[in-house]
Amino acid sequence: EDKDPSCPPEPCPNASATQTFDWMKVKRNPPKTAKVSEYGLLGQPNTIRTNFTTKQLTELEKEFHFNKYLTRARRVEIAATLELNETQVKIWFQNRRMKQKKREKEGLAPAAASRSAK
Amino acid sequence: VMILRSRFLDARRKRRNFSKQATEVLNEYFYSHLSNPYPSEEAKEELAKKGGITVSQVSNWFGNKRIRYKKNMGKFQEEANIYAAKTAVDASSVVAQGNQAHSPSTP
DNA sequence: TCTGCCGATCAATCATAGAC
DNA sequence: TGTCTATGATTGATCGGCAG
Repeated sequence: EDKDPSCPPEPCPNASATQTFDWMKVKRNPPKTAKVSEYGLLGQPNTIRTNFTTKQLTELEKEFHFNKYLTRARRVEIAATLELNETQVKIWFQNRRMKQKKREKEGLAPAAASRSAK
Repeated sequence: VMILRSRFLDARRKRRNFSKQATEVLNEYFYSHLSNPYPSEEAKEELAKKGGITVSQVSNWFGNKRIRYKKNMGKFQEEANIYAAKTAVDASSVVAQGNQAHSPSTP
C-alpha cells in the first residue's frame, strides 16, 4: 500500500527539492458506516463510500424540500424506509444544506459582482 | 453493472479547463505556500479575482491539488521547482501570520 | 457529557478535454 | 478513431470547534 517514491525509510535528510509537510501526511479514518448485520466478519465493513440509489436520493430530496431539518423521529422513519443508517441520513441532510447555501451564494455573486464598480 | 450511474449526466459534464492565467495564479500560491497550502477565505477571493474564476472553483482546485500532490509527489517535483523559482515569498517557518492586507483593488 | 450543526476538507469517482 | 492521462466538479463521510 505505501508508496514512497522519495524516501521510504527515514525522513529525507537532503531535501533537494521539496520537503514533506504535515498536511501531506494527513490520513482520514475509514468510514464507519459499518452495518454489522450482514457480512458477519471477514467482509470488510463499509470502508468505502456508500453509493445511494436513485430511489434513495429522490426520497431524500423530496423530504429536504419539505423540511431542511429533520426531527429525530422523522430521521428514524426515513432511515428505515430507505434502509440507511440514521447517521447517513443525518449527514446527507447536513451536506444538502451546505450545497443549498453554496448554490444560493453562487447565484447571487454574479449579480453582485457586476454591481460593484471599481 | 449499470447502476444507472448516468445520474442524469448532471453537471460536471462540459468541463472547461481554466485559463493559463488562472492556473498560473493558483500554482504560484500553492507552491509559495507549500508548507501550508490552505488559503483563507479572503485569499481565495483574491485568487478568484486574479484568475477570473469563482471562489468555489478556487476551493475545488486546492482540494484536488493537495490530494493529487501528496498522492504522487514525485510527479510534481518539476512543477514545484518551476514555481519555487518564480516566487520568493515562502512561509516554511512562519506560523499563521496576520499578513497585512494589500488592500487589493479599490472596491 | 453527549449530540447535532457548521465550515472546511478529504478521498474516491465521474465525465470530459487533451495528448498521442 | 480509439486509448490513456490531466483536470474540474460532485459527494458521502471525517475533523475540529461551538452551542444547547
